[in-house]
Amino acid sequence: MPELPEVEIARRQLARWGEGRRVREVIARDAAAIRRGLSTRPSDALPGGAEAVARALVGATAGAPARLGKRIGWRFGEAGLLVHLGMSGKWVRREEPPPHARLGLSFHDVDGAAWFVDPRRFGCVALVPADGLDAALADGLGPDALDAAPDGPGLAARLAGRRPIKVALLDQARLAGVGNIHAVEALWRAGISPHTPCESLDAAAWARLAQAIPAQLRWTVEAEEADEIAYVNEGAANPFAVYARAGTPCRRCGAAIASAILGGRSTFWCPACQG
DNA sequence: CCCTCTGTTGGATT
DNA sequence: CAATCCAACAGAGG
Repeated sequence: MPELPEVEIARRQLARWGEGRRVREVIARDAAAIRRGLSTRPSDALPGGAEAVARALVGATAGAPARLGKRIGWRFGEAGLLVHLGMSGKWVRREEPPPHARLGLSFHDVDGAAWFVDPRRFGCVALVPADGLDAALADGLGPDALDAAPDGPGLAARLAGRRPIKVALLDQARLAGVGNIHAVEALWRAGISPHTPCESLDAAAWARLAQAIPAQLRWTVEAEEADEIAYVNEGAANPFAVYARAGTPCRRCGAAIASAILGGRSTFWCPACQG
C-alpha cells in the first residue's frame, strides 16, 4: 500500500523504536531484500549483503530516520541505510518474525525486533556510506510533496509540458512522493481533470493543486496516525473520494465517477466537476 | 482445483 | 513521448 503517508508513518515508527539506540542484531531472513541500490528486483540482491549489513549496523547507534518522497534514509554510525517499501512493504515490531519478514533489526533495551515485512518483494534496503546518505536519498528526486511543497507557480514550472497532469504528478524526479492514489485524490480536490495537459492549466488551477497535494497527504498521514483509515484492500471502507469508486456518485456534485487507465495506472475522476 | 485479473512501487523497452 | 511490459506475490472472482 505504500505511498508517501505510509512511508512517513514507517519513518515515525522506526524513530520511536530505534533512534538513539544501539543495534543488537540484524536478522536477514531474505538475503535478496538487501540490494545494490534501490531496485524493485530481488535479482539485484547485493552478494554478501546480509553479512555486510550486519557488519555495518551491529553495535552502531541509530540516528534519526529521514524521509524524502517514498524513500527513507537512516544513519547508523559510519553507514547509511536506504529503505524503499515497494508495493507491499511495511515495518512491524514483534518478538517473532511475521510471515514474509525479510529483515529484522533489534536494539539494545528494546524488546522484539523491527521487521521489514514485504509479501511482494518489490521493496528493499541498500547500504551506502553515511557521508553519502543525504545525496543518495535525494538522488533523482524532486522536492518532497509534503515537506517542501512548491507553491502554484513553482509547481507549474516543475511540471511544465504537454503531459496529462496526472501523469506528470507521478514523475518522482519533478515532485517526490505523489503516487497513484493521492494524485487522483488531489486532482479531485482541486477540481482538475486528470487528462488536462499541464500546459493548459491556468494559474488559479495550479494554485488549487499546489494547495490540494500537501493537504491530501497531510490528511492521510493524520488519519493513519490516528488509526482512522485503512487501505483499500484491508477489508475496511474505502476512505477516498474517487479512488476505486467508479460508477458511484461524486461526493461534491453527485455525478457518476469515471475511470480509465492513464499513465499505466487506474485513474478515477468526476467528469462533471473536474473541469 | 485452476485459471485470469488486478494492484498501492519503479524502471526498461517499444 | 505514450503505451506496454516486467519484477514477485496475494487475493478475488469465475
